[in-house]
Amino acid sequence: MAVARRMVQTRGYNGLSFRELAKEVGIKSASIHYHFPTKGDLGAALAKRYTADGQSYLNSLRQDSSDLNLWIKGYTDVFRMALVNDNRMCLCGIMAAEYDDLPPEVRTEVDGFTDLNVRWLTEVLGACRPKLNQETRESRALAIYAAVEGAQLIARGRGDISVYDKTIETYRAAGLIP
Amino acid sequence: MAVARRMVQTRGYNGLSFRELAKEVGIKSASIHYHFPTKGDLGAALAKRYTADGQSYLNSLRQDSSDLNLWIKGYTDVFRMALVNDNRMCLCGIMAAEYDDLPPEVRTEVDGFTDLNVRWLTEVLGACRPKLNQETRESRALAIYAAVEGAQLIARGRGDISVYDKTIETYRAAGLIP
DNA sequence: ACCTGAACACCGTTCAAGT
DNA sequence: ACCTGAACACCGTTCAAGT
Repeated sequence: MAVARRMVQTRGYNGLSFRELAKEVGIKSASIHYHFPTKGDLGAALAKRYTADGQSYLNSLRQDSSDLNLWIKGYTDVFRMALVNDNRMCLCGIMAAEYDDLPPEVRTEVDGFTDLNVRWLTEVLGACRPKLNQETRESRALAIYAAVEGAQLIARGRGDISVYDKTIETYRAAGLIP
Repeated sequence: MAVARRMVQTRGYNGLSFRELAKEVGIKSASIHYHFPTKGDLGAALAKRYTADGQSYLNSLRQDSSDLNLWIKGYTDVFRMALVNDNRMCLCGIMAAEYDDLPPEVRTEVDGFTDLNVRWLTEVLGACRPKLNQETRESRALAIYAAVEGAQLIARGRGDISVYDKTIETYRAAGLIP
């Protein structure tokens, strides 16, 4: 699954090949179908684990510190890290682009990742911007998530990490990100 | 090319199939290779024309009106339209997600589209925000482009146009978009 | 319980052959 | 100038067969 996740993060869901994956892990492609009957099953499992990993990372961020700025920095940094490590993308960001090709079970898990991000950001905004009402916070959370995914997408195309850094900084200067 | 562009906008570059495209336009897949020797040639031609169309649209926006707000609305609306028409994405946005799979000639054209957007937005910001220096304008332009692409990406996954509208409105309220 | 080889209908690509 | 059929090595998937 680690190998498959890396493949999807670089080449997308459509770019993931059972045969190539099999070669990499040293078995035959037919054997993978024993563990994941269809490509959709594998994709859904990848997105589910990815969301769970993200969940525990974001939770630990809030436990390890009470500095709100550090939470936000930890958030934008995890997207930054994917770019630094082999110019990869967020698994669910790249899958969102392929949404029309995704089997329903994969779509569900990709949506779950968006929900996680919006939920976490909404809670953090509750601490940063206590004056905003719940609905405004949720809209803001979704906007931040969308903007960060967009920054990652464009910076990856540019192959230039400084594009990501500059864009995030511009979001902050404009007041979108706390 | 119109059919191919629509296919890429919904399913991505990897989702574009010569055989399927051939069936749709009523010839054999081998015949397409006569006009576009490789898939990369077709992809590059699509992105090039897409950028040219975008160029003339954005130029006409500025000619038809002197209202700066209308320029920005015209800008965000063209991305909105893709979602409304069959939940499609910006051709170069979806291709950016597949960047690692793209042949070099396609990458070049995708980069050209980004350049067009940044150039146009930078000029518009020059009119809207004359106090900003050139470098700040360019960073802001890139950030706006990234944020709008991200909004489109996420809204498409949600299959809900109101998510796009709300996100754009949040960008505006936060001060990212003029 | 886990793996495999062989088959199926797909894919981009090539090329000799047709008009 | 434009199209085609047949071939090649790829793809996800299935399934009977192996341990």
